[in-house]
Amino acid sequence: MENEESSSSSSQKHWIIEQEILREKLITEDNFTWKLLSTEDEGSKEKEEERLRYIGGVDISFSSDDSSMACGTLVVLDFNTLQVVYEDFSLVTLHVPYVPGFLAFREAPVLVEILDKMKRNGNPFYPQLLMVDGNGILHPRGFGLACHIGVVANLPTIGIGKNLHHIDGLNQSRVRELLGAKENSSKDFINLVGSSGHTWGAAMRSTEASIKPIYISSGHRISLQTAIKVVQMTCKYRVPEPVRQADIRSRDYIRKLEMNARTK
DNA sequence: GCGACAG
DNA sequence: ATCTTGTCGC
Repeated sequence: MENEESSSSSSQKHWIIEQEILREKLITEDNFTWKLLSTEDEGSKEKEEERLRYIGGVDISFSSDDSSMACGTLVVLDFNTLQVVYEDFSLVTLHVPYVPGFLAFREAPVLVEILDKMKRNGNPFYPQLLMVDGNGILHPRGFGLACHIGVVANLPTIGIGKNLHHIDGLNQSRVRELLGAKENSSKDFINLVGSSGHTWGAAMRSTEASIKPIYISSGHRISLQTAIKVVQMTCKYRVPEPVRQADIRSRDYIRKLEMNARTK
């Protein structure tokens, strides 16, 4: 006989195996052809095509009427101006529940499909780097949503968490303690070193006004050091623009949908 | 045993 | 994730 508990634990075992298989392809060092254009390099003769120009952001929002109805969203921003140059939405019904540590099995399929569609169409704005609303290697098994999407789509990704996933002895009170001791300058960060001594990512106070930090970690094909630089360069508010715009527009899409549903 | 636990 | 308005302050 199979009760709820045994079936759920067996699917979790299956998920763990899939994460381990995909993790063999994970790259946590810089692995891309473009370069970041820092402020001092503005006058450089770096060739346009060698620079990071298009940076994507993905997020999912849910309907309050029907909690299984979700809107997957992809936005692409011009890295220099931080203006949105592309957006796409996909309305889907999700049957996979949210289980801490297995977010990718709920959210990755929709997001990867939107990316695939853009690539198939040969869209010139296809992102060179993607920011994901969720963690990268800051994860119980070192393979969060950002890693999952990065490996499956073979794209450099950065994980952005708005809350800390408690792993390896890491907790928010310790983070606050470290950030507090580290001066109150905005966009300053601390490395998240767990009890094991491993560095999982970084916590950053992205805005002077925000006491609540964001959590940055490598997704795929990018180092933590570079990921932090990119996040610092794209933070107008607490959450970096690519993820923030995906979040705002995704919510907007759902809101308008529910607005129409009321009319009918 | 109890609590914690990305979105 | 989502339910939810105004409000105090830089």
